[in-house]
Amino acid sequence: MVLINRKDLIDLFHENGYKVTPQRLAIFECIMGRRDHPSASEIHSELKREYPTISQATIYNTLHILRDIGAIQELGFEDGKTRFDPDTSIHVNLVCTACGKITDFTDEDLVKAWIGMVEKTAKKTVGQRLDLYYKCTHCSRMVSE
Amino acid sequence: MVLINRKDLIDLFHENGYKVTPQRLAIFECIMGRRDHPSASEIHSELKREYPTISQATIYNTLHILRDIGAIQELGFEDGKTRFDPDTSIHVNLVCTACGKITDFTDEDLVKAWIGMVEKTAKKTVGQRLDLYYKCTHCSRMVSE
DNA sequence: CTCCTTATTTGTAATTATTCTAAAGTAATA
DNA sequence: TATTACTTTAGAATAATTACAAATAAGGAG
Ligand SMILES: [Mn+2]
Ligand SMILES: [Mn+2]
Ligand SMILES: [Zn+2]
Ligand SMILES: [Zn+2]
Repeated sequence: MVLINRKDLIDLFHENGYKVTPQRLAIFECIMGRRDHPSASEIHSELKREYPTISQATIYNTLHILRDIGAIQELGFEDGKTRFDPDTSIHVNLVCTACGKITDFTDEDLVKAWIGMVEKTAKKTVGQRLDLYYKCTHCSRMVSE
Repeated sequence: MVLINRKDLIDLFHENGYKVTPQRLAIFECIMGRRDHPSASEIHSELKREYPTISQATIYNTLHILRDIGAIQELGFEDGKTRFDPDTSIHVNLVCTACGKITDFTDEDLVKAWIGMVEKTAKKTVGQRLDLYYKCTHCSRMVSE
């Protein structure tokens, strides 16, 4: 699921008993606006331009709320950072193992197979994560030079 | 790919120019022996029984070597810990979001669809991660009680 | 088998992403 | 507009991981 407009997000905050603040809207729109699954510190850096006093605590609080209400997905990585994805539907994250760049990819046949697999496990799923690790063209060039 | 016997691992160390030490073998066999994708600190706790002076630095050094030579896969999680999987093949990790328990699941149709999807991306993959998040029966009981 | 060289292990300190705390600020309601 | 509870903020605390240098031991040569 991907929230498209601000009103849906505001409704989602209200439905869950959260107040709407400029920081909360800006944090979500930052994640939505970039297509690269940013980390908390990347979000903080970007938003300090518009909100010079915004604190890390607000970034983390908001990210956890957004995750809890289902607006984003949190992805832990081996470097100890977690990154945030505004698309919570079944899709593949193409992750460059050299530079960390992430792009999304969707494949209908894979989605069908995934849903079939979930049925076989007979488990009530609450989410999923499908990563494909590779070296992006930029990083592939690096090594050969 | 799953390494089954100690000899294969020793060969893999030698092929990659690493010395074979009791600690290195024990760490790998600890991960292989349990089926739950342990964290570094869980491995450390377990091995301190057999090697009372084994240090965290050795655990981390060895885990990174095992990952680099392809004997295990490292899985970062949102709680900041990373966990280690001795199965590097295409398979699904069933992850309980309440207690963190992980079990493996394999589905041939899904594997085929995954391979088909990789071909469509036209990328040379270096690995993958497929997680299904759910609540295990034990943790489901907790909330209803 | 013994010696030597060098990689490995160890204990500890340093780093860093994340979480906690409490004071100050503000959204929502009437 | 006044009230109140929720939110934001700055900074301190926490915890997983990494860095470091001294002690140890694997593996090869003799
Ligand atoms: Mn994504
Ligand atoms: Mn697994
Ligand atoms: Zn790259
Ligand atoms: Zn559980």
